[in-house]
Amino acid sequence: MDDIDRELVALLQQDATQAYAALGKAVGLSAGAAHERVRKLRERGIIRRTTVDVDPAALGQGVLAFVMVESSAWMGESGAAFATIPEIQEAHIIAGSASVLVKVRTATTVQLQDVLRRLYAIDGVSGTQATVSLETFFERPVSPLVN
Amino acid sequence: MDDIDRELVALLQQDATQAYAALGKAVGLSAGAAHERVRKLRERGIIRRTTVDVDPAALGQGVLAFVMVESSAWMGESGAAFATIPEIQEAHIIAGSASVLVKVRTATTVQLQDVLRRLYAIDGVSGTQATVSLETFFERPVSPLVN
DNA sequence: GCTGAAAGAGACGGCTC
DNA sequence: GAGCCGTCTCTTTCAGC
Repeated sequence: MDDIDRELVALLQQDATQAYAALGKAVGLSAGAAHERVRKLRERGIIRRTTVDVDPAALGQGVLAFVMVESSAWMGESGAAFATIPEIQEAHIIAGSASVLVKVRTATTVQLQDVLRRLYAIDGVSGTQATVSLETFFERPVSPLVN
Repeated sequence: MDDIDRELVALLQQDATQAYAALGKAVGLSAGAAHERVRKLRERGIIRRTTVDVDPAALGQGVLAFVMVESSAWMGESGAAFATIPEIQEAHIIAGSASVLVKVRTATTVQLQDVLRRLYAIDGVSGTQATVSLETFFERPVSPLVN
């Protein structure tokens, strides 16, 4: 994992459809060498997968909310329970008063309410506190070049 | 945007490297027809870009935190200011006591502290409240199939 | 939306440093 | 171990239908 690898990752984050020849040129390598490095990055799990970035609004999911989930018990093994709710995009155990923070996308606030209802159905959940996003400034990939 | 389009988006989210022939087969279309639909999805901006999903820990960014940023003024035009901090992965205007919620990734908590310092340097920022994630259950793409 | 042919990209081997 | 350069295969792309 050297600087060239980091550059390759950054380039692929911007556009994963570009040819290895172009990638190689950008980092000063041949197409084959660039290909080899990217293959190893995938193999090592640094690049988890190649995916597409989708506009949530276009899928009719214009409402974004962050929900603090309070619990009366240790939630460390409850990941699967949260995963069964498809509207939940992320779930994290957090340090602080609430115990789990989830990121939720729905079409309407009525559907958001329904997600909250399903959250309460999870064992140990004792409360929720939803914060609705009014506008998203940006959402971007992790920057590999901060170091 | 019909059911086939939604299926195509879901398939591409799982693996954007697969061939159009395979995509077409999965949804009952020829390779050419599948390609045409995906092209239009990109053209319409429903698919924003093709990117790679990177393991943040592998990039040495093992610390994840959500920071509520309180402000003494309207922050509606401050998106660019937040964008200049590369450790900030997302920034949203929220309804609630704080006015902006940001998602931050750093290598260490010391660097997280430095991000907070840079947040305070933004015009109008009057306070921050950071919540550190202890464990991430999951982070996944928006589900196109919830409707 | 399908089919067929041309152009291009990716995968794999051997080879060198 | 990393990079380079062949070749072969598969995919993409664009035409006409």
